[in-house]
Amino acid sequence: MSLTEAKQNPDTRERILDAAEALFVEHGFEATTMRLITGRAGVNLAAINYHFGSKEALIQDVFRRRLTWLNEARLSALERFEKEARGAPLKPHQIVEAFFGVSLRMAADTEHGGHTFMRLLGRTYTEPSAFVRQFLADEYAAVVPRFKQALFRALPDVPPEEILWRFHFMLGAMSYAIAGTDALQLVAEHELDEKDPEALSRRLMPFLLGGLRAPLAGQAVKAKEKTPRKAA
Amino acid sequence: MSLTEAKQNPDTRERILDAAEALFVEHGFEATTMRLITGRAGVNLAAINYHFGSKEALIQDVFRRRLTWLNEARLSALERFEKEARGAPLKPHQIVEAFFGVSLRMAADTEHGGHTFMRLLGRTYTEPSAFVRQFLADEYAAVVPRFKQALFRALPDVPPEEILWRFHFMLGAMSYAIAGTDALQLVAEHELDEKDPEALSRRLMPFLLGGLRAPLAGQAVKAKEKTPRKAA
DNA sequence: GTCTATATCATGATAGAC
DNA sequence: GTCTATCATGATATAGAC
Repeated sequence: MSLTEAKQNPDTRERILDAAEALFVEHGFEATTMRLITGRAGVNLAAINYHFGSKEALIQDVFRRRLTWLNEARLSALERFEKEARGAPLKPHQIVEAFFGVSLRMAADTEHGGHTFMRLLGRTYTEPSAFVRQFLADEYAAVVPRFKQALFRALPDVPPEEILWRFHFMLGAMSYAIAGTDALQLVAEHELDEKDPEALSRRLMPFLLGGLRAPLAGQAVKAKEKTPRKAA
Repeated sequence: MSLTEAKQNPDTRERILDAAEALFVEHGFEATTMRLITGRAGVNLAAINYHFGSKEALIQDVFRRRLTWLNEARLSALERFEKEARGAPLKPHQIVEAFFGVSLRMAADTEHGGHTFMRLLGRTYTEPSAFVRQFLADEYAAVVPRFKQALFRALPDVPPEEILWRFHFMLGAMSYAIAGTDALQLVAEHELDEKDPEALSRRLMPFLLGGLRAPLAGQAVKAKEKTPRKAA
């Protein structure tokens, strides 16, 4: 420890971020008080205002810490597929993989907090607080248009508006899937095998693809004789 | 007006319920103060405690007012299909219609508050507050097992555990679909034609069915040698 | 950088006049 | 049943000693 920097406890910031992240998932933003956060982090009450300025700024930093990376990973996954495709439209399963697969992999990381964060993120999509919503919109501004374009090209027969809705539906399904234990107990009284995070991906991805490529409302017949959609 | 009941303003209760419902959707439970509620309802601050006893009791009454009816409607729709089927397993689309179709029809009712309530309900599935979660679990206790059984019978080739997950995914997709304007703005910068509520049903139901009946993970092309699969 | 102590404010709830 | 006035509590945020 040098004399100039009196950083006695260099990870105070991180401890606060970790504690806040976990508590926000558990109790929501409003119900999570600064006393709760600093208590769990084992730091002083005043530390939040010193390190972040305000509770609101802390919330934003909790997101920024991981969301920036996540969206970059989503984009680079998409770009990797696009490079492979050499200008041809991507397959739907590739786009879904780039966006949701990357998310699920982050959610599978229980060691470094990725799981907790993804639960928080899913919960926050429906968070009505104005400044959080605005913040999310900014963070997604670079990512969403790219995926929209890719989906439009991949599914030229589906009206763009329909694709946007289905993208939205997929977001909802994933968020609930990750929120997991909380909401799932409504439908399953006993614990499901949430232990294996890889399993969630194997369960969710087929569901998403099935929904994304489902026949449109008007054109579905009794799809018995019809050949089932080929799964890529 | 009789002399015995001094109900000067018989709809004060309802006015409070309406205001609370709308504000809970907009700001969440914690952030919605009793002053906000009584202010919007145009009643006195003390009225909530007089009529409901506490804020917590008010929250429960907001749900009870509509959720009881909703779940009865879901059940009777299911029973109508089961009567028609005469002991044969239902079609998946019938089960989805009974549960989600009924919900969407309620969400389509913008006149009498059904829309607002369904948004609140969707938002609340991920609500972490303990007493709300317990309350929801109780309200769903009579409904969920019936739908689970119907799905198990309708999809004998799909492992029950998988069906529960897909039920869960469907709940998530629907909740987001109804939450609508809030979360959707992430993916669609402009307003979609949310005006027509019937349109949502035409969009969501195919998606749900497509996901519910999607081929299982190992089953499609990437054949794991592990499980013998039957033709789709 | 960290702590104690505190300022300031908003909350849920209640007592009591009308 | 409705209102005003108020209590006790707990919130965010800050000042100032160390």
